Amino acid sequence: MGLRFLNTLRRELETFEPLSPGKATIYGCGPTVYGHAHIGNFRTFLFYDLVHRYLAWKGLRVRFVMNLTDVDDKTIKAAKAAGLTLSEYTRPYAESVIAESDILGIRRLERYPRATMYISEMLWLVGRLLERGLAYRTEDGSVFYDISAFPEYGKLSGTDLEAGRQGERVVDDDYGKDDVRDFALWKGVKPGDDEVGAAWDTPWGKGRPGWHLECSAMALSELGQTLDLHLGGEDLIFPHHEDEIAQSEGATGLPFARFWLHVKHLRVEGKKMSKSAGNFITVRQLLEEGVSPAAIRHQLISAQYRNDLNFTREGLEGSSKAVGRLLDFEERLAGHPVRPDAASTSLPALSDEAVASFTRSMDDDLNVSGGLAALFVFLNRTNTLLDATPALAESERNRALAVLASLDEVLGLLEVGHRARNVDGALEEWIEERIQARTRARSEQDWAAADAIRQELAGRGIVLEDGSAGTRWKVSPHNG
RNA sequence: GGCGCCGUAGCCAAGUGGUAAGGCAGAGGACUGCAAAUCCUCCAUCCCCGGUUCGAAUCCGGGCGGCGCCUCCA
Repeated sequence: MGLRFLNTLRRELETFEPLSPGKATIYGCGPTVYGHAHIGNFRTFLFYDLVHRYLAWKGLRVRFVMNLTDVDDKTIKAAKAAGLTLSEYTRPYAESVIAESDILGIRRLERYPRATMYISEMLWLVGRLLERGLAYRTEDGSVFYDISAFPEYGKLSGTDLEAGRQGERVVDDDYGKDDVRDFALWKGVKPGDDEVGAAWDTPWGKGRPGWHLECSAMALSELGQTLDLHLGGEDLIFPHHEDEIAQSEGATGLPFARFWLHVKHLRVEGKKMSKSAGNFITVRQLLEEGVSPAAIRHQLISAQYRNDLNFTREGLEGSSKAVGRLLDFEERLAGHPVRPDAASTSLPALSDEAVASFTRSMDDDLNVSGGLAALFVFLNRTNTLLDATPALAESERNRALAVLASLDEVLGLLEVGHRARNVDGALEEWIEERIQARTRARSEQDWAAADAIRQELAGRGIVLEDGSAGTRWKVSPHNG
């Protein structure tokens, strides 16, 4: 299908073909729901969305699952502090991730499994790994993975275990691990865990799952033993994904994921985002400030996922303008006059070229910058053509509109932008009435009255555009 | 210390051997009652030095600068 991804597993571009023709399975590591998701999280989720949409656009039936981690050190600690149970504490955040995803136009997924719902699958995995001699129990009721028993450990991250362990005599008093690099599959119960509902009975004592185990259990049970794609942030390559591989392949004996894609961390105003740097931004905050969802979406998808992306306020303004232009373009094209006897134009060629150029870029490891460029080249050339063409053949116009809609099935910018431009019926009636009044005033050359109405509408966030075909209106971008 | 990334116009960002996409901002012009939208023109030789090559932003070497991961942070 011509689509290539940089597979972290081999660090080179590989042509993507799903294991089962026509169908793709994807697992994306989701957030830990202990607070509101930040824009960095959403760069990642929007990247997931792009993978999801693009594969669907290419004609694949995609089964995409993203987990929500609701039991780990952070959620337990926060729940304890709040005096709530784990589920009481995490539910609002789990809901807000999905609500904000909706607002940003991220397609709903097949499932959003939550770790606490997969305890039995995890126990099965742990049992299996113990059986196969890949794990061992410790005195405190924990179970650790013995990475020395999994020779392929390190293949994803390129970690050379032997080199790192030269002369190392490890004694870890806290956990009693045989080797510092061994990781917890299951953790023995700690004081307070039970009160927040973070302890489960198991054959090896009461306890709760290790973080890495959660993803393996959810991915295997939701998507089968070998996934087509496994996605995550760059920070997860080691140890999280390395550990997932060890667990999953150790248990099944089969390749866990065929392609691993990792998205680079977002920067904010040129710096790493962190609470201490004071540049920690949540999507929730931006939305409360009135920033348009389409602008957020545009900026967060504007760079290819493996490259730096610098999130800036200035850039957000630019994104807002860019999306507004796209919306204006669509309206203009849709409203352009058609005539049965219109001469043919180069519009079909421009339409074809847009799709071809877009596909070429996106096939190249999801080069969204190139994809957006293809779209804007199409916009510019088509506008030029419309300026010079009083009326189009309907088929040509519709085809161009279909191309625009098609590209947006992947980008989702018009989709999200439309929402901000919709107004309710009552307001729309009022707007139409005012426009008619203004048109009368204009026909009488009563410019003062006409301008007064323009101002009146502007006060409600409505912008008017006088054209040869009459007056059109739209919701001001600054109100969107 | 280990692994890796990046350095392209005021800002964001494509391009990885044949003489610089796109977005935003800026300047000038067209159109326009005003405005909006739109169009046209202009605005970079790609951090520095050396090398390979007929030819390099693009490959190699060396600098300088910025950044990420390696701490259950996407």
